[in-house]
Amino acid sequence: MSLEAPRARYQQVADELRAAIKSGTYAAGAPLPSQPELARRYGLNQTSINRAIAVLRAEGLVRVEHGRGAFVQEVPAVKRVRRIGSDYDGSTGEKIYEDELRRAGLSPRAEPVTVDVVIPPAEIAVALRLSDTDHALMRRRRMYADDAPMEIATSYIPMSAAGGPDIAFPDTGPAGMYVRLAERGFGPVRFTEDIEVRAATTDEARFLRIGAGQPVFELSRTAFDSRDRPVEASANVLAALQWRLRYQWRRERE
Amino acid sequence: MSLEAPRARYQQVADELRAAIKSGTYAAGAPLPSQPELARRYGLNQTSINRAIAVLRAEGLVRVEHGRGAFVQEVPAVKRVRRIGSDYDGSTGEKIYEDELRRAGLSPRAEPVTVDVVIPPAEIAVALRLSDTDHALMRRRRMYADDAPMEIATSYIPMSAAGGPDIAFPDTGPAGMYVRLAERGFGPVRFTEDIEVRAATTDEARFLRIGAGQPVFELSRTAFDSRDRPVEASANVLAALQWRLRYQWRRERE
DNA sequence: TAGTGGTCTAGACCACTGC
DNA sequence: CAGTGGTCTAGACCACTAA
Repeated sequence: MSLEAPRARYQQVADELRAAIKSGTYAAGAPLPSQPELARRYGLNQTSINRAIAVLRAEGLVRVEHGRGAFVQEVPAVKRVRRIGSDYDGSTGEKIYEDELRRAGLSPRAEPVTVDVVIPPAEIAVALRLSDTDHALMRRRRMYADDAPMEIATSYIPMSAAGGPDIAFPDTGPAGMYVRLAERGFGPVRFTEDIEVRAATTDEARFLRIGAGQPVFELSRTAFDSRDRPVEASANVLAALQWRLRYQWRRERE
Repeated sequence: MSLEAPRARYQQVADELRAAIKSGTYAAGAPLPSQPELARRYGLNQTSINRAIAVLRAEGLVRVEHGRGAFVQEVPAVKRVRRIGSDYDGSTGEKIYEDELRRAGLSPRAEPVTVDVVIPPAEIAVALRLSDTDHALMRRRRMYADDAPMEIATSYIPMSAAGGPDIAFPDTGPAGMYVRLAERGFGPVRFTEDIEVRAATTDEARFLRIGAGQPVFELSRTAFDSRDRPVEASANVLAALQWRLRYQWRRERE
């Protein structure tokens, strides 16, 4: 192996490993050679090899398990899908999203929801137009696909719309919540969804099984009722390098 | 400065610098202390300091200019906005998007478009339902906000719908293209937009002025006409850590 | 225990910037 | 030129995993 160029050697090693992964030399889930082995092959120091691996980790191509080895990241082919403007029932895509997972041969699973009455974080309070002292009902759950951690879902409902914690039970997911809100005269009809990418917190990285600092999607949805009052704000977090979000819509006029 | 814990020292340095940036100790655009200076302060090697800075770069908090210094990344407060299901004219949000930029006090600017007839990349060919040998009209441009690079926009139109390169001139942007497609009987009425996050290529990183390997949004839009034929596929690339995407929609039935 | 990855050092040299 | 960040080494030690 010869590496001489105006390009950093650890970058060249990363390039070669990336190409090997994409060409299938190292299959999904398969281990890469150990760092000492790679150092020997390329005639480099282990420190440089470690750095090359760090590049691939940052790109989400490789997952490292301390003491075990580095493995080619298996990227789910699944797509998280929301259909907008279709003949959907209005619960913002949860059902269709789960169907999509099942079609891809995965079993969506949700932990039981945890419910609390809290003073929401600043961003949520702004979205819900609450003052510093207003409370909201917080519902949080973690979701899995085939036992692989997938998403952290958090939803806030102003107490003025929720009435009390009872509205969260029995737990039938967001769609059920929307029905109950509608019964109370706060049925959501308009939705805004913001998509941000940021580095994962250490907690998020641990749950999602990604490297610390890898990018995550933060999807912030706000639902408004027919009188344009915000009735729900939710924040969902998922590994940005492993998912694809899809939005669909039609022209209004033709 | 004392750093002793079960946490890597370079991580602790990154934590402290991150906190200092968020608290405003180092303002947006301001330089961080030099690496030798930080090494002295923390009693660490420059190599470790370099690594701490690398963490902040990966998070998009810091931008480094070789030979000049490390600077706190100024994150645009702008939001890229698409309004869906509103009374919009159907050209997928370009106009509203530009208005949003102007409202934020920025001047959107586009380089002249380049036009080519090419065999499109595989993903685009699939989206447009083209065979390996079919050609498409490719329009590419780079866009700026206040002279800051913003987005790489590429659009493909099957030759069967475009007729010839003339359809791209005069250049009036995507909205104009849609009008011309409609005149030819291929007016788009339905849209699908996929959002992916991946590491930037070196070319993209250079243009967008972000670090190599930092995450970028790749927005892939496909437009279909009233007979559900794909008539345009576009791929837009922008720095994922500096933008927020917004989608809006309404329930169809109430 | 041996093998894996993670961190750190002290020092070196290079490339780039700005004077 | 001095000052900045970027790369690399040789070696050390630590933490974790699996047998």
